[in-house]
Amino acid sequence: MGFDENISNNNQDLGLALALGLVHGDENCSWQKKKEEEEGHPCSNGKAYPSLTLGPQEASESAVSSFSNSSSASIKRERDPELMPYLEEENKMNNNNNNPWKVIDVDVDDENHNNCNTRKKLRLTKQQSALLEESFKHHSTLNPKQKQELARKLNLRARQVEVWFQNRRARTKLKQTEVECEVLKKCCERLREENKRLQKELQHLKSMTQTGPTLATCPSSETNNNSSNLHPRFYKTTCYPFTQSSAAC
DNA sequence: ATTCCTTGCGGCCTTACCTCA
DNA sequence: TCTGAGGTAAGGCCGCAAGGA
Repeated sequence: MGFDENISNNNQDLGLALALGLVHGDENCSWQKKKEEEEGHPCSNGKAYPSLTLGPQEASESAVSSFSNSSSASIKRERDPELMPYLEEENKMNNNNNNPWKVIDVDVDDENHNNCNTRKKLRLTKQQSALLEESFKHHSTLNPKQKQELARKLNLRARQVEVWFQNRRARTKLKQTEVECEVLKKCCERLREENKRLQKELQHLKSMTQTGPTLATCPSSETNNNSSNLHPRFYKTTCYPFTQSSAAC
């Protein structure tokens, strides 16, 4: 199945979801424009709908990932028992009768589409994710033109592309932080070991100082008559092999 | 030249939905 | 069938920079 075909099929399922008013497919929904978010949108009535139960296939592949900002309007009639109470309530609120059939002209460009206040989880298709990922490899941020172009290719809204890149950057940073954390942990462990070793060495040196020069006689001093004039500590510091160890750090 | 306001964008944190074990 | 954990799209807030008045 080709990319376009896939998107096309996705949009069919999407149509159903949109028809039920469960999907953000509206370019003009309240979350879309900041101004509308602040001032409120005519479609917002503060009521949430229950989740639409989708099969794994629909949910993961089609669900809602590919709603288009340029798709044509379609009309669907659906009746879901789970939705009945909500639909009835909404009909009442809209001064409609209790007709259980929810009929919505599904047009993602329809500004008056009135079921956009539900936050529906979107799933990008594998193809969409792959293309986004590929694009991210080339540049982790997008200029407006690139964003628009990518959105057009993917049949997504520019905002969705933007959000994907934001989240992707966040994931990258998180991963990077985890890697750095691991490196620091290892570094910390090494330093701890080194510290232990140096403590031991220090203790050894101290004990040698206490026992006096006889135990630490430098071999060369035995054959060198002048060496007897040297302080015992000198022997230790010059002959003791550990003294160079810490320099390796 | 400076200040203030608006707008747009990215970062960050959080929320909510969805999938899966 | 239920549930908790994990993944992730999206919401919300903040800071910053650019541009205009």
